[in-house]
Amino acid sequence: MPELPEVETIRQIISKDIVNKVIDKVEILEKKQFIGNPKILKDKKIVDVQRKGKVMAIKLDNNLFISIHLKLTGQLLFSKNFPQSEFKTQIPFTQTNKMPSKTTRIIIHFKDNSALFFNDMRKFGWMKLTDKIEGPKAIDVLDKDFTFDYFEAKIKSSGKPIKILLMDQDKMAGIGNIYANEALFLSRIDPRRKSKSLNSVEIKNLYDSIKKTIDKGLKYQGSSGRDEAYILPNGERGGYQKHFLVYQREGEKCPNNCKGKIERVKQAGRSSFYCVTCQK
DNA sequence: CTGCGGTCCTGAAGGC
DNA sequence: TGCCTTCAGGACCGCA
Repeated sequence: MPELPEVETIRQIISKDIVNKVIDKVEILEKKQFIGNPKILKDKKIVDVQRKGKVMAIKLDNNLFISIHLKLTGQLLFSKNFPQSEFKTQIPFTQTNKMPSKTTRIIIHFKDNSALFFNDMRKFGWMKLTDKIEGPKAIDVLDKDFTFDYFEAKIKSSGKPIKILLMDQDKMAGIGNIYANEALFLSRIDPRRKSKSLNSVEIKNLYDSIKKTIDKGLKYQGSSGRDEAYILPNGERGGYQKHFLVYQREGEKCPNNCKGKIERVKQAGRSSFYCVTCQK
């Protein structure tokens, strides 16, 4: 679920929460979601929290990284005071959006009794402990190296539908289904168009629209959709869902007042929302 | 190279 | 009330 603005929002918040904290113990409740040996984390200090695309990485003082991918339903939640003994006494939990809950898969306990919870209903997400960030190799959309020239070259060399290309993490990192739909609407481009078929004006429009859309997502601290999968590390919701222009608005009239209707089509198994009239 | 469908999982929502 | 289908913000793998 979380895309760049959601992951970046979480990164900024937990960075303030956990940098300089020392790990006491890592409690793994769903074994397959933690790759690596958690025992070597004892007494390690957190020095930074970084991000590449949708992958977050907690950097430790021995130059190892805990890379984290939240996939569709992952959450990171921070509790200032959560002694290790409390977890078992609080099961079973009924709430899914409080910490911890029945979807808690991994808990990182710190020396000062605070804790970081990794919740994930669908169990698609993971944590990996390695010596580097286990993220995408392509340039991140917020990176200064994500230039117009770079973007244009990627677009012009692909025959894929433009929506699929925007979400391709090997081409550019960070964009998922929501922001791809919204950016294409802003630039009035049909999501099914072949990337190669876009002219330079359209590509420039799309480039600017991506920046606008991502910035807006960050401004509202990401989008907490109907299933509430994404929440902030303190349990609160993001606000961007109130500002969706086309995403999840099938059947509604176009926000451009063009008299068109928003329709939904499937592309590579995912829903694309677009205005039939003004997206060409 | 492309596109497609199945897969990892769980739960909510909607149709009948 | 209950049963069945569809859907979900990601990404990988195998196949044609």
